[in-house]
Amino acid sequence: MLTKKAKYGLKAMVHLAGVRPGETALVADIAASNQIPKKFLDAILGELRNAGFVHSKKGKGGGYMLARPPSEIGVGNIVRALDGPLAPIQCASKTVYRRCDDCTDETRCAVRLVMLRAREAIAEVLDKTSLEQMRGLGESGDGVRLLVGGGVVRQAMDMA
Amino acid sequence: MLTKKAKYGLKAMVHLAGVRPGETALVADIAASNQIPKKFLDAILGELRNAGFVHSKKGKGGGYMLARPPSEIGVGNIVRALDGPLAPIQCASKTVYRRCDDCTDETRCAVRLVMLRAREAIAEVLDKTSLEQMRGLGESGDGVRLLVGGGVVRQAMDMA
DNA sequence: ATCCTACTCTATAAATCTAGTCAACTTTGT
DNA sequence: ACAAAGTTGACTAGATTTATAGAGTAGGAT
Repeated sequence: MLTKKAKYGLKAMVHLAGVRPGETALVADIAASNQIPKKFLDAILGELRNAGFVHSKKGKGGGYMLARPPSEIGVGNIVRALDGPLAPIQCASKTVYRRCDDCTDETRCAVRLVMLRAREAIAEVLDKTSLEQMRGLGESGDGVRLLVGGGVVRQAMDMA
Repeated sequence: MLTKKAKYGLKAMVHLAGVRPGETALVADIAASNQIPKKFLDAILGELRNAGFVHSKKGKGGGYMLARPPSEIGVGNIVRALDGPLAPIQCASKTVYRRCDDCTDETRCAVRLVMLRAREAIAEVLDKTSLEQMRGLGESGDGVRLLVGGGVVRQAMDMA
């Protein structure tokens, strides 16, 4: 499960991808239009700044802006910066692999092997989607058809 | 990120899938051979029992056993029972959908739309793998080649 | 100088993870 | 029938992470 931190962070990044290049957005505005607790968003944007995803400017006319064009920012990397590895389990991570203390024989741990598959599937989606593409998803109207894996899935009606 | 509860639960289920049908396994044994804190495992197996995945028997010769053959138990459902929905975010869940309080227009929320894809990808892996298949993964020796999505991925070496 | 804005520090409430203690039940030996 | 031992089950408690709020500091624009 994604934490709220990552969720809010992604929303903020989408918001920033929507401002004209060279202009900034205020934390207060981002927070208000996305229903995010402002102080929490402060901290989140701070982390994203430290991770090099955004730049900040203080004082009047200040605010946040993306550090690179949204087409060059991968959704997966934003999530990694805020929530850590994509893998459901540390020992299945490729970027931040860490042996898990239980598990004597890693190469035969069934849980890890399944979670490696899951990690691969998640990364396939998140790492191949840029911030720009993600923002694009939200711009088409209702009844969107969303391509998922091999098949086509209809949105917004069949989810209860 | 999967919680330890789900991770331990899966390990326990794999263990149970390994005992001869009709026989039981002791919590203490499962805990010892999988390096799981016994008391925690007690609680986890309790939940799995309430969810109908396992049966328990008290007293001498007691213990736990699977409620159904491992080929009929989906890995995804075990995870759901312990950690809740597979979707990284509640509003992207199909089984336990719940509107998220932030987000005025769900059908256009870019974060949700991306996470729907991720959910689909995760479910594709976890719901199409039975407990029996998962157990099978851990039984081949080293240097296993694991089919993932479209491509082939080599294990155990390239993960630092 | 003063306003505006990002930034820092501290604190609180909830959830997760783990351990300890004791109660309830089931089989077995006498 | 009764006691004893083996086992799950329930209840409490502490440590750690997550999510949020408040008050105040620092830096830049006019």
